[in-house]
Amino acid sequence: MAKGVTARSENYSQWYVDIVKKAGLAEHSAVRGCMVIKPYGFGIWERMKEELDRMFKETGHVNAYFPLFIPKSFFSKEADHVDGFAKECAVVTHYRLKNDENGRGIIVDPEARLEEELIVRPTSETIIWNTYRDWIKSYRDLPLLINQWANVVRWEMRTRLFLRTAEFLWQEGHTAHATEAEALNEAKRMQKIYAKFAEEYMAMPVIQGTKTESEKFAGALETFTIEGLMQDGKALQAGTSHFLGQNFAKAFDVKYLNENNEEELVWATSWGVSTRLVGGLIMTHSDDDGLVIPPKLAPVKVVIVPIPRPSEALNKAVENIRNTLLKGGISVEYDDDDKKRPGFKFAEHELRGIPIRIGIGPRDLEKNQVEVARRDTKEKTYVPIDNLHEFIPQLLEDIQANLLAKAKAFQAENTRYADTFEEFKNILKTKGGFVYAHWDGTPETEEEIKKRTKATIRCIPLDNPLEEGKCIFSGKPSTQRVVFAKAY
RNA sequence: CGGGGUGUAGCGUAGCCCGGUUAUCGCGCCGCGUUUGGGACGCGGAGGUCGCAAGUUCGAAUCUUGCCACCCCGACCA
Repeated sequence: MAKGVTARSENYSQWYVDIVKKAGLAEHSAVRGCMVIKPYGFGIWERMKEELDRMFKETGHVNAYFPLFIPKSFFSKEADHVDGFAKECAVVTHYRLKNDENGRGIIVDPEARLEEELIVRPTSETIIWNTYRDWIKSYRDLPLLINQWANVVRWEMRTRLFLRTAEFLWQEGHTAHATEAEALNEAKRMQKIYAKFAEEYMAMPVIQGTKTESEKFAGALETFTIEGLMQDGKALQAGTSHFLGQNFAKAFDVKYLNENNEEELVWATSWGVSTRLVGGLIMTHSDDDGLVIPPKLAPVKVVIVPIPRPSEALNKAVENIRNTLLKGGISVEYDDDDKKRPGFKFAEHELRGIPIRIGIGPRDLEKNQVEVARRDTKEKTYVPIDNLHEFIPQLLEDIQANLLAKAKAFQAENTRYADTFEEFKNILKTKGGFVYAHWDGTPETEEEIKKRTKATIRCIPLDNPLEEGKCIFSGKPSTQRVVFAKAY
């Protein structure tokens, strides 16, 4: 176990905090609930952004930017939306400071009160739809496929690094469509993209599904979600895509003229993933030795450690290896710090989760080989230097595949079926994980189950097989199983 | 936002109940030397508004009050 990292078996929450801090991903800031994302943590987020941004653009979306501040009156225009966010909004009331006449330093100038308060965006539907009203006049203006990368603020009571902070970074897509079917397809399409990203890049298998009435986004008709399963058996909502119907078009009077010169309301979607994904990444793969990052998202894929320390001969050999790998598009770091011993460096780079470590010393040089160690399994092999250009890319792929396979196996092992409430409670109490169970479809039952077990319905899975059954709680007839879990 | 806990150097801590010289120790950091294939060692050195603010006192890290932050458990939520 790495120094200073609590074992997962001992205290999972503390382990998580230890990993985030010791691996240099982020730290708490002087501001309540807000974190500082450090360069290495931001590097992971940047990798996620690069891939997601590419996927968005490949599907026809463009980036834009809307204001941080939203007039209070915009918020009240969509009833469900305001209800959903009212309790966690930061509000700007003044625009000026001044020196206190009693010499107590800087104070808010009471005379500089804003006529209308501004809300720091918790999400941007309102400001965006207020803008779309001016942009959309004709069916020729549709569809409008816009994404923005931004920060948002939700005044959370209880925060956790990456998983829930008062301010976080995300992307929010906001699209406008002529027809209901097209908007619905868009929302589903983005859910698929999120799922693909989670599996292919994060190596995090997810369940795709729809949210129940009580869990869906404030202002949406339908919320599509991807749900991952963390190592402690709790679910993580990793991304959501909303079919907003015409709610925001109605609230902001966004209409277009169709081909028959008839006025119609626009159909909308919105979808987002956030820096929470970094938390999900950590909790899916990492171990008691530190972070484990899937190669496709690792800011540094290979680290080279000179053994026992840098020398002219080693530096020269490393330079060649490095160039070879860089040519193949593989990011490489050479740890030529001569103050630290190799053992220390090994532990350090394992803590940082760098997928591959190459060790090279005089004995290797004689044989024209290096020692290659993979982070996921800790296996070490000796590889001829001349083979590295093929071996390393292949190994990176193997690691990526292995991490996904392991995570899939974990999810499968921790996915269970319950047919009685006793069984259900027992699984949640002793094992956690996803539990498929029959539910009568009412919010009341959902709420009661939540109260008694702390488990929520994560989603109604996509393409869910229909199956006659009885609700585990009420005993009423049910046509399908839904996925329950305790969640982050 | 409720209940419990914690806050002393970059990190981890002793001291706090029972107030009293110059605040303890380890890691890390700086210098020199010896080392170096899985978290090296010796010697020397630097580093502190004891979370912040008031109060009690001749005297506060220690007692009182308020505030802030973090952790755990609830309620709320991505």
